Amino acid sequence: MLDDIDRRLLEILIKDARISLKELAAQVGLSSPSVSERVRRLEERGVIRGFTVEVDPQALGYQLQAIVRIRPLPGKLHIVQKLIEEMPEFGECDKVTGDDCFVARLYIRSIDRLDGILDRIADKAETSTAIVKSKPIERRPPPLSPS
Amino acid sequence: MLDDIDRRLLEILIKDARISLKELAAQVGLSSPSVSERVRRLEERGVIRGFTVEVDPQALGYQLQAIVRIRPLPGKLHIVQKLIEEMPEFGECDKVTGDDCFVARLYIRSIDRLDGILDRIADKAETSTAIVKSKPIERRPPPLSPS
DNA sequence: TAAAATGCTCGACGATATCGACCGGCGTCT
DNA sequence: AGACGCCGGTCGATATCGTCGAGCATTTTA
Repeated sequence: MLDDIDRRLLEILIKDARISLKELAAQVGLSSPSVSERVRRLEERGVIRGFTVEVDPQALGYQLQAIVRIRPLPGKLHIVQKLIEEMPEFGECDKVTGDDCFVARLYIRSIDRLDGILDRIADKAETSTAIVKSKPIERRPPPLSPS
Repeated sequence: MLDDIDRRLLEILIKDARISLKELAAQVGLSSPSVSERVRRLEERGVIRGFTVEVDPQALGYQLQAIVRIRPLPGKLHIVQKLIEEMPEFGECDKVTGDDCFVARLYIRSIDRLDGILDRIADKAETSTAIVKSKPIERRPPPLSPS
């Protein structure tokens, strides 16, 4: 599926997506047209979902992050989901199995804003909030090798 | 801190970081050297942490994701943290306040591999695992406006 | 075995990023 | 109030880069 060169290309691009094709080609020992074609096909196959910039929430003034588990009250599931989606402070939300229906990541500027944000769903769901103290693992992709 | 043009640059770059400076400049109504300089300064200030590719775990064969809450047994905290960090299937891990010490995202190829992976920490921590059924909110940055 | 498809290199051309020089507005200091 | 210096901008030239077409080797298929 993915050969050795594809994997190296991905690794390099994950670290720095702005690298030139020429440099990229040099690092894997191919010509730039070949590399260009390989990258194009990685996109086509959906392995590369897109090229993006990583924005640092802290630098934007969001000093805190919280992991919020959300359990909608009976009959409120859809309303709650819609509310969450429309609140831009949620940076990510997974719908999961188990008692907690949603697990979401919340960006907050300061601790005193937390209550105001959660109040908006407080009458439609039970929530458990855990403040993020540190990030032992920063976001990273799963292993590229077929294992 | 961030002016209107910076915000528009970020929005555009988040959607497609491979856009040419020329096109980027046209979209915000500046010359390309100005835009180049602005992007450089966004990096310098740490607002842009880097340029990267988004890799799709599904396309790599990881059909499932799980959110795992991990509570190390007394005295095992550091060992558990180290174990987690060294397991490449964990795509992200937050250390949080509350009973659950860690909340991590796990990429798995199929459901029958889940047990084998969690077994590696089973004797050092209690875990609660929730399988991700869908993603109401895909990863996104917090609002860029100062609010 | 022959034909076709795949994946590569090479060279040329058009597009692009970058660099230096220059300009204008704004805050500051005398 | 006026002059100075700085910040952020434009413009044009140059060097770099990506892309395209042609051609070649290897492997797969009929």
